Amino acid sequence: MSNQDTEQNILNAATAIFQSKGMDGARMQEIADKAKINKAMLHYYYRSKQKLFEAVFKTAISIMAPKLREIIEKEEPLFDKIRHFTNGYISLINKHSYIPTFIVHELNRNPHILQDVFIKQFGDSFDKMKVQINEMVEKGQIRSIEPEHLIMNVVAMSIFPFVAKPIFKSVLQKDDKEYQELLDERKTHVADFVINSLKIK
Amino acid sequence: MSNQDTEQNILNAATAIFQSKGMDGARMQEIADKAKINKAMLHYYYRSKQKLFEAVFKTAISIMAPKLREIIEKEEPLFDKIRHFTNGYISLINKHSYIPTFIVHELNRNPHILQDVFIKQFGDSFDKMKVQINEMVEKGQIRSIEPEHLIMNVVAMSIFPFVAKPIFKSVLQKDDKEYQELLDERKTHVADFVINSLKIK
DNA sequence: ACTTTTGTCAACCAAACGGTTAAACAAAAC
DNA sequence: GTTTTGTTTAACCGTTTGGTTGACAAAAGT
Repeated sequence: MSNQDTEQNILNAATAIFQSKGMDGARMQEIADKAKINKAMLHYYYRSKQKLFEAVFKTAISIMAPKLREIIEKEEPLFDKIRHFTNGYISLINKHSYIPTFIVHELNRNPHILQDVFIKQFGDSFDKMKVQINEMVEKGQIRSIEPEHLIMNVVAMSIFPFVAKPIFKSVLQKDDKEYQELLDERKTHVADFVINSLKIK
Repeated sequence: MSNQDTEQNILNAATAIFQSKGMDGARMQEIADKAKINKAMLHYYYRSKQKLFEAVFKTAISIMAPKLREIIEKEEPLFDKIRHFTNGYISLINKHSYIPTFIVHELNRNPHILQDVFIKQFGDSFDKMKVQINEMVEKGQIRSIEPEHLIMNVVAMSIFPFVAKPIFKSVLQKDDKEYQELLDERKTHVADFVINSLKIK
């Protein structure tokens, strides 16, 4: 196996372990076992547990952040934006279902890591979206709403059902298959729900 | 200090440490230091780290679960239910802001602990709420919606802004005071947003 | 009064942990 | 074909971890 393969192999194993157990719960030996290599190799390619963790965390952010930027930046009618976001984001998370909980936990454990891991100027593009929404409000095309709340609403309804899956499964008494169907329905349901709330009619 | 005081003192210290660092990140020595007692005392009152953790976790669930039952069980017009829930739940979480992230993380780490920690028959009362919603739909009082999605929407919009606070603070570029104001606004905003979406008008 | 139980502590322990070392091995480079 | 460079391993190391022990004192029970 080439060195690059090994490096990727380690990163894959580390991703699986870190994302399911968190930084504190993960063991270097377990990652090594999963990657089927010697524990010393982890330190040969990534100097420390912290460095290996950071590589995993940055990858996770780089998977999730772009689509969030998309909803904010893309020049497109607001309702289209919302439909594209809920559909795209829920599909994306379905492929990486451990990431949201992972990011949320590690970020609350240590909020500083966000500063180091870019996400810097969301602000500029967020201003553009504010303008778009406020214009629609002024023209009487949608109900009055603060852009901050609208973003929170859309993102919350898209992501939280993944983060709180064990709770919702228990409360709503669904098995895995049924819950997955619910998640799929949400790709369109959330957009419909939001747009119905915004429409004046 | 009496034995009961000591026991509560330990539980308070353990709650603070466990909820901010998680089971894996918490250290028994740190909990002992916070409670200003000897580490052996932790094992005298709670036999193991696991047992101490379970006491903290059960307390956390018992703080959060009743209000969730409330929205489902209480005999009350649907819109009133929703307003009471968002206002009450967001206020509650504000007093225990670490709990949602704590529960979410520990539940994903080990989904089995829910079985042990009651939340058994949510199902019966959930059926009643289904009937209530479906009746309103049939009478043409609200737009058609699956009860499961409605619950998810309300709960997600109420809780997720606490869980994802570091992300939203960064993306929306708010300081702590500004973000707290947003959270307060949501006590009424979320209910308005949901009700607007349900209304047919 | 004295015996037993309960609460508290410093010191200790074995296991597990992240990380290191030195040597073996393999692949290029000369 | 020898040297050099990069890769892999088993064994090891110091520290930290959850948990235990035994001594001891303050209550509680008799």
